[in-house]
Amino acid sequence: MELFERGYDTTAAAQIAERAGMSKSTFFRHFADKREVLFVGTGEMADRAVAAVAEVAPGSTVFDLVDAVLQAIIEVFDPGKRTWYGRRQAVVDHNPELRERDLIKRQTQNEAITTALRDKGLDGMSPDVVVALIGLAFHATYSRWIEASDDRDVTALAADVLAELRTAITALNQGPSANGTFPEQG
Amino acid sequence: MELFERGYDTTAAAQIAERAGMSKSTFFRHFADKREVLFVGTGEMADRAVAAVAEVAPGSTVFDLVDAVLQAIIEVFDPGKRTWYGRRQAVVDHNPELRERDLIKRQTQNEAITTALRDKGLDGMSPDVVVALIGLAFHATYSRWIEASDDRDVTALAADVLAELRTAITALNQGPSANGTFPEQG
DNA sequence: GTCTATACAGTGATAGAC
DNA sequence: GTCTATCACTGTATAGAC
Repeated sequence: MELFERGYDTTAAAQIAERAGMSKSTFFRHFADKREVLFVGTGEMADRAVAAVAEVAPGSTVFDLVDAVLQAIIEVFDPGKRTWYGRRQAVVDHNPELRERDLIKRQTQNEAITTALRDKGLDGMSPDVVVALIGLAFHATYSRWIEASDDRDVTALAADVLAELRTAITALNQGPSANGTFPEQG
Repeated sequence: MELFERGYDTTAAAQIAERAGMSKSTFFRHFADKREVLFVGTGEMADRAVAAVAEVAPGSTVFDLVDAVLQAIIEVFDPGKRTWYGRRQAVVDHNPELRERDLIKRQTQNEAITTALRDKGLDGMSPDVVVALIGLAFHATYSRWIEASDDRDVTALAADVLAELRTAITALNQGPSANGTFPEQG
């Protein structure tokens, strides 16, 4: 992370390898490409999200499911690493290549969740819509946690995300005279 | 596209340049990187989607908006290019680098739509949720068009997507005894 | 202003020695 | 499992031809 503060693309893979006490070759044996060094361990929260979907109780609503996913991921939110994740995210956000990698990781996660959903046999819902909502809530919770202060209650943070999602979905079904519409003022 | 049938990554940028009657240098003057040669012109449908959002009438619902977006993009569906788009998509889908680029294009489009939505000042809805739904409908319509047969009515195809979205959203708000839940059978 | 040739740094693959 | 060495390729930079 110190090396990347001078810029991701101006830091050669060989430099990273040297800093870690290994050769360039060994570096590429451990990481499929240079970008992966910033995404190792990313899968843990995604795995927990998939597990939460797989274990949802029969009769649960989608909101129950989103809640379960959020509970599962905040369990592994390590306050001691929060600042480090923030630095990592700043590096990723400022580099197009890394943003691409970030997106494909999320997409892969979404596909895993889709599979888990189909295995559960959800009834009367488009899997794509459900997965999109889960992904939104997942991402919102994670990014808010990163940006929050250390003393912010993580449980309340997840509850906020869930409540906002519920409000937004409810608004979608209301007519033009209520919320969920576009006002006169452009 | 003929060159890519032997594989995208086994096709050197120099080969593409030669086939197009130009030097490698000139190729990279026209395309920021090798991948971009498969994404030129991608922005047109995205631009139309953004324009449709910007022009939505006051009092419209989100479903009206999605409908407007779908109408805007199917206007540029050229039946003569449908097969070519299918070949292109097959190449993209089979290559991780290209899938990454595809995702970041969609993300960029979503950000443009988010900006357009905020300018309209939508009331009582989370922009993220609305944008996700628009993106889903957009993508579903495009990919179904590619996979459909030539004589398939494009308008009906867009109507299908809209109807399914409406059904899915409605199901989200119904309780555990109705649709929108997970059945006993796992 | 558009094109090209050339040189170059860096990535990532591969083969082989310890 | 780690290392060195070598290699094709990408993408940049430069300098120049038309």
